[in-house]
Amino acid sequence: MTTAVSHNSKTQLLNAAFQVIRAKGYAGTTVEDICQEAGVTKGSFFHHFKSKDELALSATAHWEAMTESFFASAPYHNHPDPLERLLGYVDFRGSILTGELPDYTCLLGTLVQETYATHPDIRAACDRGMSRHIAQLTPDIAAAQKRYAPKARWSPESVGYFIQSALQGSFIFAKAKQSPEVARENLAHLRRYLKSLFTQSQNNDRKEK
Amino acid sequence: MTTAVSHNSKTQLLNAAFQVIRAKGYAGTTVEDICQEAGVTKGSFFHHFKSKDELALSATAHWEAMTESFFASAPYHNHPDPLERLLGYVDFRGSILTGELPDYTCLLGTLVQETYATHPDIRAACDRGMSRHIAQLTPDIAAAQKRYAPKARWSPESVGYFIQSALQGSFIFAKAKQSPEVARENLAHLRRYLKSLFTQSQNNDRKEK
DNA sequence: GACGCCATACCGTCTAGTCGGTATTGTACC
DNA sequence: GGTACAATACCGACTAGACGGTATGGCGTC
Repeated sequence: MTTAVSHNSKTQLLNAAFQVIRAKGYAGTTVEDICQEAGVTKGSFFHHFKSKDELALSATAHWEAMTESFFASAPYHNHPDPLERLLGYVDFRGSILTGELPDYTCLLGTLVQETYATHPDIRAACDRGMSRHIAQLTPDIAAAQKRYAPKARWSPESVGYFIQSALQGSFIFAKAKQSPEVARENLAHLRRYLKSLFTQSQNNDRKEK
Repeated sequence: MTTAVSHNSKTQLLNAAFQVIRAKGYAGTTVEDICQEAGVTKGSFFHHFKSKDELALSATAHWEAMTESFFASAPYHNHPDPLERLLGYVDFRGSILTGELPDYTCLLGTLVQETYATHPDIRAACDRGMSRHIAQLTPDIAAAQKRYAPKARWSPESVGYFIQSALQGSFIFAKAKQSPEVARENLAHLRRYLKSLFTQSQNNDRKEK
């Protein structure tokens, strides 16, 4: 009796793709790299996916589903206050910076970086996945804005993009320095910024520039 | 009489590498891609560089030199006030978001993303280059801190890393969305954060979290 | 016995790097 | 200022290997 976990070599391949692509990039990853990591052969690979590019698309879809439920079940949603939920999200992002680099960096950010000009469909899939994650965040930002900074000029979406940009950039520096330390310090700055956005509202509705 | 510009095919190759690698990534770029962009042949390429990896190292060094002098001669240095110089830097970064994506994105960020685990020397070169750029920025941040937020807890270096992380992340979203618009909005958030860091100092020296 | 799943052997193409050779530029001497 | 010589720059065909993808066959389950 093969277990429900191991019998699905398609899932094994997708999970292997997560790890290897995040470590070596998309073009730098060979189909056999993924097969080896997954413990299957190329026959199995091309049985489940008709090309390497199709695997990438499946991987982004799988990633989207995984992360959506992962963050949906995170503890910070329990806070009654939307600002606390938002800050809880930031803290949660800090708390998961453990293990090796390929364990906590973002597949979509890695993928889009090197495929945006050559693989339009992969680029679009990454865009969709990242935007969806931000859309999960936006309601809390909007609620916090309504409650604490109703006159502010910035849009909740733009704050979501800023948070994600800081995270993606943090991953780049984590890779450069082989350590999540910079990422942690960046999250502290991010936290401070968010707090300032929602406290001194007179700082936010003055005309910019 | 060949001009001083065109006779140097090594420089042509380096500039071509900037463009092609930023568009297609390092592993996705072939030596012939670069040769074609530079208008030279592979014979010439391997006359100047003994391998593709060596080209990458030369390119990072050339990039570092180019950007250093580019930013050193930017107008914002003329402000007498360090905070104005810092905000001038942020605005300047916004003003150069023109042309196509490979024209304004960062070679080092692109490179390190896909080589950090497989090419230790390239990773180290990117780390050095990015840290050097931050080091150019740090004196102004430190001076502004001394003048406007002497009791603040954060380090000038960490602010420099935060700025660069926001920029690098902005490039990822610019690629995903094929537009620098998100980057521009992120710079507005960044500007607002920096202003808040240097104004209400009582917000900054309270103990965090 | 048909079908889903997977393994192995194999193929064609693409690519980094090589190599023998040619052009161009610089230099020293007359 | 012309000539001999040397060094550097450049060219393009070729090679060995890697890689994405295919063809075929086995094996368990219904």
